[in-house]
Parts: sequence; structure tokens; C-alpha cells
Amino acid sequence: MKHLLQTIKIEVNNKTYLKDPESSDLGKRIVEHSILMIHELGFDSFTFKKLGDSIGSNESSIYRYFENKHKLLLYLTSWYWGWLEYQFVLATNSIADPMDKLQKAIEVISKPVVLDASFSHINEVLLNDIIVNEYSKSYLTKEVDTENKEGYFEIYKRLVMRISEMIEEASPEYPYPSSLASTVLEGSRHQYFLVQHFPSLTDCSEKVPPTNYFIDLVFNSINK
Amino acid sequence: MKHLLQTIKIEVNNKTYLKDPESSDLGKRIVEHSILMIHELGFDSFTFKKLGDSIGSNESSIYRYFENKHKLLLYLTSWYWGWLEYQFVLATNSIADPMDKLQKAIEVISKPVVLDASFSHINEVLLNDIIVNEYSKSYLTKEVDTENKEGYFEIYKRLVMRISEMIEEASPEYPYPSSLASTVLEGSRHQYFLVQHFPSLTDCSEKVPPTNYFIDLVFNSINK
DNA sequence: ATAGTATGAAAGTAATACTATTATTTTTGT
DNA sequence: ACAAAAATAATAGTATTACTTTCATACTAT
Repeated sequence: MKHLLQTIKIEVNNKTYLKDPESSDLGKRIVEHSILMIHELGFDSFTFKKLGDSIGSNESSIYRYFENKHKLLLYLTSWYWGWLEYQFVLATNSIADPMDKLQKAIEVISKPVVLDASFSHINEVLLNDIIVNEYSKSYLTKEVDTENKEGYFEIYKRLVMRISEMIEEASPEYPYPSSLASTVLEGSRHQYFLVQHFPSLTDCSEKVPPTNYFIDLVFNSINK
Repeated sequence: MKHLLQTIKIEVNNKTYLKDPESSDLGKRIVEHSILMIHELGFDSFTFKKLGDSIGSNESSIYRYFENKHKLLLYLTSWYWGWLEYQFVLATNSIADPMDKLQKAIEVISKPVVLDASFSHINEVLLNDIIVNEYSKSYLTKEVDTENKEGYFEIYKRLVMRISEMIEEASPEYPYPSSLASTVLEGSRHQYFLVQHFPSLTDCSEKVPPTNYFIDLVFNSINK
């Protein structure tokens, strides 16, 4: 996917950070290496201490950018959904036919992720893998309702609603557009998880992405 | 759902515990109060220290039953899936027609949970809520592949496969029975989560359980 | 009566998730 | 070129967690 504009910045809720990591070299290195490190160690074993050591910086400096590692995860996941939303809008915007539009939408959100050179310090392939393996941890907390009110999940919700609206446009009588939209977005990442860890529970594989399954699912649901 | 047998014991992988909690009074109180406490505090804030205090027992005594709180979560989740599988089999076993059977299966796994008096120290309603809000944490770990090999997710996998087989029986040509089965089981709990925390992302509600949505989804998929 | 088993109490350890203080380096405005 | 301000680094400290260890006590079965 190519960008039309040279300089795009994915806007993330500014409560996720104390200081915008895009505003400095250290900030970008924190983001860059946190992705590498969370991918390598898993979110639970990842600490700011280890991250500081790995980028030759100090724990306390990282705390000036992010309050704690949960907020960093919210930053990374919001960035991811913002990035995906951008591709989603770009790919579907010009399509007039509601069915074609919806099909394209499902493709964008369920196809394998490839590197996007526009954001040099962010490895989208690894970040996608973090989302597949850790995203639920960002909202499976006792603070989810407060954080939701504070807007930490806005981009994700907006994306689900965009899909939901497309389903409604393609089939105004279909009674479950929001549930179906959330099923496709959440389910898509879950199918990738199953391919990696529980291959017997899915018909998808390294070679068969969940795209065909979800296209089949959605179009059979709305065209009874 | 009534049980046919007076004394049913849900069998859980014995590696989840050091000493079977069903074998003693203290063990049962650990399980009983861990459910109350995880439900109240969330899994992340729950500790064996707090649990010990609340049941008037000692942290070290709890460690004699469960290695750590992750293993306790594996125990509770396995018990839950075993309990659900029992109801699933009981409800569907005698149905001959594959379509009726499948419909009943979806109902059992997606309907709201009610208290089951057969297991007096386990509150199934609260346990179900724990599954909705915490289940992913049992497998979103770096150890998932090892633990999967060691059989910690057997019951869950067996349940997905039972659903998958029913889908195949109802519609042998349908190409994604496993993916659809995992979507229904995982998606069902996700829809309950959305009802609780992100109601704008679902068409289900307190009054409309996800059952109808999933029946619609499955039957439109397999009867093109 | 006693050996074995279950539980409790208390203390200790290493790691985590921070906070606070002070020092040093870098950047910026004039 | 120089001073002030801002950013970063170094160090130390705290409370909590997730255990482990040791020892004491109680209860249980023969």
C-alpha cells in the first residue's frame, strides 16, 4: 500500500504518552525497540529497565515518555489501528459499489501485513504480531471502562463502526452489522493466533489467510 | 440444565495443581474464594497473599495446591470448559438431525450462564464472567506452545472440535468448519465482553444474547 | 502413643514498577 | 560565544509481588 502523502503522522490519543515519542530521537528509539523487545520477550516479561539497557538509555528517561508499560501498549496498539484505518480508508474510499467496497474492506483488515517503508522506526510486521498475541491485554483490565471513557480505544471503535456502516450499506436489513463487524476485526487476529499456536482449531494456515473465510462468512450472512 | 448423575466430577489436567483442590476442605475454599476474588479484583490484582487473608489461611498453604496464579487460572478455565462440555454433550447427544443438533449446540455455548447447584463451591455465573474477562490471559503467554503440548488446553480444543464436527455433519461441503467453530466459541464470549464494556460495537445486549446472531451466522454460512 | 500428613506462621529473597534527587550533556536564544 | 533552559543519565530508594524456606503445631490413622 503506497501513501499519497509524503509525510503522514498517525495521530494517537495524547494521554497515552507524557511526551510525544515522535518529537525526539530518543522517543523514536523507545518506540522502535519496544516493538522489537515486546515481540521477542512477550509483553509480560518486557520491562522499561530492559528496554533502557538495550537502547543504551536509562529507565528514568523512558518514564518521561510513558507513564508505564500499559500506556506504552495503548500507544502502540492505537498507532497500529490508526495505521490500519488509514490503509482501510485509502483502499475503500473510491469504490462506489457497496459490495465491492465491503469486500475490499475485509481484504484490508484480514490480509497479512507487509512492511511499510513510510514509518522507518516502526516495524509493522512485528507490531502486527504483537497485536495478534497481546492486544487483548490492553483492554482486559479492571480499568477498561475508565480508559474507554478517556478515549484510549477511539480508533479501534471507529474502525469497527466503519466496517459496520459498510455492512449496513451493503445490506440495510441485516440485523447484526456491529456484531459482525467486531467479529471480523477481532476474529481475524484470532485466526492468525490459531494458525501460530493452535493450527488444529482453524482452516487457515501460513498459505491460506483468513480473508477468504471472512469474505464467505460476511457475504453469506448479508445475502440470505 | 439438570445432571443425570448425582456425583459428577469435572476432570481437569492434573498438572494444573500440585494437590487436587477437590480432595480437601481447604482446597475447595481456595477454589471457591479465588473465583470470588478474581471476579472482584480482576486477575492482575489478585494475589495468593490476599486470597490467604480472605479465607483465614496462609499464602504458603495455597502454594501447596497451586504452583502459581497462572496455574490456578488454567485450573479454573479448564474446569469451566469441562463443565460447559458436559452440558454440551448432554444437550446434543440424543438429537439425531444434524441441523437441530447444531442449533442446540450453538444455543448451549452462547446462552447466558445460570447457577448450577451441583457444584456448591463453584459459582458458575461468576466463573463465566471471569472467562469473558480473563480467558485470553491463560493462553496469551510466551509459554503457550509448551503448555499446549503439555495438554493444558485439551478440553477447550476438544470442545471446538466437537462443534467443528457437527458443522461438518450438517454441511460436509462447507470449507471452514474449524474456523467457524472457533469463531462461535471465542466470539460468543467476546460479544458478552462487548455488551459489558463496548456496547456500541455489538448488537447484543443484556436482553439479546449472542445466540440468535451466531445461529444466523452459522446457518447462513453452511446453507448457501 | 506415635508416626505421618496437613496447615500455619514467620522470615527471607530477587525482581518489578516505579519515584526522587542530583549530575551531566545538549540545545537554544541572543 | 555564552548563559539559561531543557533533556537525559546516574544513582539510590520504596513498596509490592511472587515466590521459597524453615520450623512449629495440629489433626489423623494405626
